[in-house]
Amino acid sequence: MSTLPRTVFHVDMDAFFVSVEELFDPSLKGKAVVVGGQRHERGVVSAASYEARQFGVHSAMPLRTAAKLCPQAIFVDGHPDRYRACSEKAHKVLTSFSPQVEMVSIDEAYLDMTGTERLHGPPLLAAHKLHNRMKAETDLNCSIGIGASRLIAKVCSGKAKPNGVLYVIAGREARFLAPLDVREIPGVGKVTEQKLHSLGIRKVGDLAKFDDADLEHQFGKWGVALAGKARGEDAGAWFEGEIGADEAAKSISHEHTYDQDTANVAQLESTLMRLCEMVGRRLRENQLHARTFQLKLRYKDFTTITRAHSLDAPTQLDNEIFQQIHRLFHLNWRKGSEVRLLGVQASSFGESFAQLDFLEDHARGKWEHALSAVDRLRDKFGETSITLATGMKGGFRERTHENPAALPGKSKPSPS
DNA sequence: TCTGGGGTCCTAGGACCC
DNA sequence: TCTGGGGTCCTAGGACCC
Repeated sequence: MSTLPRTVFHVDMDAFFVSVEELFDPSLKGKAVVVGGQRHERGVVSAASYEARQFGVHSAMPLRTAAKLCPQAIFVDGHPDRYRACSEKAHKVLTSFSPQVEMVSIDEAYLDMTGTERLHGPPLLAAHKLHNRMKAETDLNCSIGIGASRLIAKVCSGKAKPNGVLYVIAGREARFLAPLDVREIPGVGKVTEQKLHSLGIRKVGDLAKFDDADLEHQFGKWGVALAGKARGEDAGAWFEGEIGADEAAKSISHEHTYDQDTANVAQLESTLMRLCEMVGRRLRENQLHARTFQLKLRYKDFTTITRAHSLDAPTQLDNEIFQQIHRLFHLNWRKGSEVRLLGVQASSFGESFAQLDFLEDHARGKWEHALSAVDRLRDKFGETSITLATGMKGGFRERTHENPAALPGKSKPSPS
């Protein structure tokens, strides 16, 4: 199947979190601003204004480092609700330009603009229209990259920043990419960069000249994708597929880093309970049931372990999640060791067996219903308005091998 | 520099099955 | 009989992204 060149836009909001904060507090405009927390806090920079970046501040940098580099910066806490609201506004603008829009994060999206020429004109004109409309509707700046692949569009939007448009015409991909550092290829991080450097590959042009089979030998599957990327192709799981085919989530997680490391069991357990409740609530909101639950444990020295357990039957109930997480924690925590971070993740989503498992799941369904009601009340009156007694939360018989009758869908095909 | 939080994908070994 | 050859699931860890 020969593929006509597509026209892909990558739209990236400029210094998104900072720009949104400026909408709420215009006095921040033109100043060095760091979003993500206060200067003395444990944490990293979520976004920095262009003024702050001039001092070497960038996202993912520890806040304390940012404060040293740029003492005059204004430090602002993040406001996820504000960013979500602005992101939705931006999304509306994008969908008015193309039916094929894929938000890849809160502040960037791919648009398939193939075949929209009659409506919007040639790519550069369409991009400028989009850019103006975005400014008018959201009061935010964006940059737009245009190419025949996601990869090219993405690299272009980066080069176009801030507040610009860049178009690489089909057929010019390799020439455009050749002089760039390999690190500029999306998916190439510190580790891959170092490994490429050790092979004498520094620029994308060097990569393009390298033998494909050698790359596969060095990097496995990833090497094959890299070879394609050097030519400007969308290769590898991250980039393949139609734009706008939004995939269902594969995991839901929450984690917490303490201001001060702690070995206090009561404190640790209460954090775990809270994290389990947050995960359970998200499962219920999305009408998902998960089979696998994972504990994440980071010690003072930053060594991190994960321990997972898969249930026979999926659940969305706080107490069943907590039961597993609590067990995993006490099986794996080096007693007395100070903990820096705890995390809880749910995955392996599937159907609950509610309809099949009549007796027990009649009760289960009631609990799920009740917890959803609690979720709604908490929305209305605040997180602390309702507390379930621990005894009530433990109101389930555990379904395990002791009770195989309660495990439907377990009949296995007989060995051949 | 003293390292957040929420995700996706990949690898690799062992269990288990046919 | 020095011992195969898949396939899938589970778990742990790690690279990478915004």
